[in-house]
Amino acid sequence: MSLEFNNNQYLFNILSEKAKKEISSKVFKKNEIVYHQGDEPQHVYEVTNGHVGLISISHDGKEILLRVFNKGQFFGHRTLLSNETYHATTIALTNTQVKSISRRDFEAEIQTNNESLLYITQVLAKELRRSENKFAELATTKVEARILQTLAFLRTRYPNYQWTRKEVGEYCGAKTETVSRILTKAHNEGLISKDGRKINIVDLEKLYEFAENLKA
Amino acid sequence: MSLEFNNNQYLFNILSEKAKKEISSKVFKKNEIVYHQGDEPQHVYEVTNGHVGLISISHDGKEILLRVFNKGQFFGHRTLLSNETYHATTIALTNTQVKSISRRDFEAEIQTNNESLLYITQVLAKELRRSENKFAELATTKVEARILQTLAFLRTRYPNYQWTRKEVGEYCGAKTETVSRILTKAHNEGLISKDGRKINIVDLEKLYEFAENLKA
DNA sequence: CGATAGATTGAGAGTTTTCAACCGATGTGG
DNA sequence: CCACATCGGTTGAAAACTCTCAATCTATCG
Repeated sequence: MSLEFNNNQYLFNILSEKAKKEISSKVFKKNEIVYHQGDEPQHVYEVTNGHVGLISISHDGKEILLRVFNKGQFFGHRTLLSNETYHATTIALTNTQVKSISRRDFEAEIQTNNESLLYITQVLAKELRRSENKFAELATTKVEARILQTLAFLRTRYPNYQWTRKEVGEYCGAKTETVSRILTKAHNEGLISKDGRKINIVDLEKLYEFAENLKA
Repeated sequence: MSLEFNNNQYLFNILSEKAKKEISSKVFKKNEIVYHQGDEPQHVYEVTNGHVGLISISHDGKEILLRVFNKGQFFGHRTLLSNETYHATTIALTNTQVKSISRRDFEAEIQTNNESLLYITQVLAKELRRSENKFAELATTKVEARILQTLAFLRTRYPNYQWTRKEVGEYCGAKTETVSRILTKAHNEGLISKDGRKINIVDLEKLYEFAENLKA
């Protein structure tokens, strides 16, 4: 396997035949929790359909949306690899179907199948980049730019999900009311249109550019 | 190799004999740059002695300290694994000696030596956790708690480095002046002592606890 | 149709930064 | 080894940003 890898391949498709036999399937209703922050990791999951959010919940109940997984993306891997308990909670954002393999089968897989492990590692490396970029943005950029950028990103990456103001805020470190205000402004600028709660991006390129200019 | 791994082992010690033959060594003076944000990755490095900072520099020059590497820690791996250009710049924080292997040798290594790859992956998984925790802290916690927590963390993890106010701030998303104010306050509370520019932690446990209580 | 969750808006408060001035430590060249 | 330049640190006052709180409105769903 070359280091050039297909971003869109599915982990569960490249597992060894042995591991594939152990895949099971499960369904979660919207708002159901897949696993809790602090739990011992038992499985690795891949989304068959729907959306799952990885959410960090602080001592006083503030929620931060760290990552989102949609069709074909896997989760739960980080914790198993680092031998820790889950550092955040995963919740089904929509009705969701997932496949999973057990901790034991996953560990056997990564110890015997270099190709699977390499793919997982490459995904981890990208997740780390994204996380560190998010951190740098949060530390250096004003809310308006963050919110518009996040809106554009989430819409590009998860086109079939209707994001709420709360979720957009939790993804980029902003309060719901602030997101609402910025959206109203963006609407007045003709960057987005609003159809009830639904947000439509008029021109994605323009939105990215607009957000970029706010930083200058 | 079990998933139970020794956090303190050195990557370059577990490389295959073939890769070990290709290790070369280099020295960087304080403030010298190892590689630049945007560059194509050419090597993976391991610190023999000294400290290296991974710094994200924004369009308008704001610097964020993403990670720090000291003796035995390796860097440059993330970018090679994700097939991207460097997302941040590495700078020697002190006079530093590093070992390195080339991109080609690294790629050969991870494709043939599952043990090395597994170790790298475990480190990546921990780096991701730390990064996401930092993000959640930045989004939900006030500066004072962040600064004191960061101070305690940096001092624990890199005991031989004398952190400046600027660096502490860049690590947790705060301005130098703010760090200075908080340090003065912490000094008055008897949490730290100051010897010129040097910061000494009087009681680490107490400092952690104090920072924790600020969140409640 | 009523209940509930999500969205909006305004006013005021709080936090952190910005800007500016000044101080103290450190290190280097004459 | 001193003089001085430089870098890092400190402090105050004001400004800027974002949040908080509260009231109100609008969708959506059973």
